[in-house]
Amino acid sequence: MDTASRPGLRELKKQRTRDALVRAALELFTTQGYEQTTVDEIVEAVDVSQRTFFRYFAGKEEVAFAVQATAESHFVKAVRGRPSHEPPLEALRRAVMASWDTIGDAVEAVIPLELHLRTFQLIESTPALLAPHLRRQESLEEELARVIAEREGLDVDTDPRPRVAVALFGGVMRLTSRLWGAGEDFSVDAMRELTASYLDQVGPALAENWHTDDGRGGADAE
Amino acid sequence: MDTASRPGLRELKKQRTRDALVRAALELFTTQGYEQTTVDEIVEAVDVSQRTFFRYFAGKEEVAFAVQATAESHFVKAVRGRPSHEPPLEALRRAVMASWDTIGDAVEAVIPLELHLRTFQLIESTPALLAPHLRRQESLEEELARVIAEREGLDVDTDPRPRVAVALFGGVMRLTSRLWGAGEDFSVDAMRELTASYLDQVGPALAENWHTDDGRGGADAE
DNA sequence: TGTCAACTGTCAGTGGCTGTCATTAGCCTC
DNA sequence: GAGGCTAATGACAGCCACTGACAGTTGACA
Repeated sequence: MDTASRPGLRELKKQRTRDALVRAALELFTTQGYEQTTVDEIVEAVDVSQRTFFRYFAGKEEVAFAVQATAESHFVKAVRGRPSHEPPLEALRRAVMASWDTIGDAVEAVIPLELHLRTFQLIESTPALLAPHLRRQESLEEELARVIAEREGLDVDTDPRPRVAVALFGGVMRLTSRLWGAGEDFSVDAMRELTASYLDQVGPALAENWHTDDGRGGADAE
Repeated sequence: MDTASRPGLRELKKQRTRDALVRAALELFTTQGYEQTTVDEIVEAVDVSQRTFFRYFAGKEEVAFAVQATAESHFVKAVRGRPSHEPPLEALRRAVMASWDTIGDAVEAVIPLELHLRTFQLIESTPALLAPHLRRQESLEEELARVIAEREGLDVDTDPRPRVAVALFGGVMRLTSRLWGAGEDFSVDAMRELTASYLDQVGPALAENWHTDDGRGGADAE
């Protein structure tokens, strides 16, 4: 019986150790800062050797992105689930909004949502974390471009539009993340509103002449 | 007489040491790889102590971006020099193209253009360098947003359009850089063509329905 | 020419990270 | 349920990026 996938005590302990390391690390990072936290402190809190830590995570920074990875695949899944009649950019927009609505379900198995939001804010405000974060975003964009191309039945290496569309979208997402991290309201609602209002500004920003002043309003910055 | 700014022997030696470190580092990085090169190797080639290296550069990665910084401010200068009647995105586009045309003048005081291009390619293909590169690009975008806002007589913290326009532009720039680095033609010409053709795709990518197939052509990827 | 300040070298030490090897502990078979 | 197999861990040594402290050297300038 249950030939499918039996956890097994070994697997369970591994998962437990990994989650404990993530929780301890994020708690330490968000309270005393990323660079002020040593790997020794993290492993001491979980009571494992330093060597074990580096068997679970390739480096100190990787543990900071463990939950981010969950959130990202949550978002990609949302994009995949969009009805195919939606134009690409509308699908992307609705997917972000939807995945922010349900982010708790995807994350709270490991850490409370509140800690995840604090971690996000930490990443945005810590150069040593922001850098790898942006690199991760770039590979996420490549994945998204392939999803979009598939949706539209196009070859991502022949037709430039999927990658360009995702690049435009990604540019605005990074902007909103930055402004969210630099602001004062670290709630999911603030993120949603910022996202929506800045995506509304894509058209106006592309206009030839900004001085006609059309299409403004709705986006309040900082 | 010449009260303005007299180099002085001290300044001269400093500049000499710094340039020598940059040249040695980039040469080593591009021939044997960034992570395969130790700081000890660099300082040995220039015959200074390791401590001196870290007095000139905050870290091993900073030396890799020394020339990039020159190229970036060259580009910002080009944007500032654009006639004010050009729409924002056209100004940005013409500024990139122009600064690629004259990049040699800005760079060859320190290293041959060819080494700079090899370095650029190295950055794009080395995760440990790509990450800080993207972070640098983000702060460059903030600077550009302020320049654009000034051009248009707007407040960058009130009107979202300058930042959105720069984010869109920056998204496409990162895309073209990535494709250039992943391609096979590492020439300036290849960069120029890639840039032009992908900027042409912004309109088409924003179109509601891609299947009408309008506005395509001109951009050949990979 | 002598004094000051800037620049540099040496040394010791910390922290992130890796290879190696012995030990422990879940798993599976008889 | 005793044994062997192997994954997981711990302990230790060592590399490399980076820093603080202190001493030595060398332009700058009176």
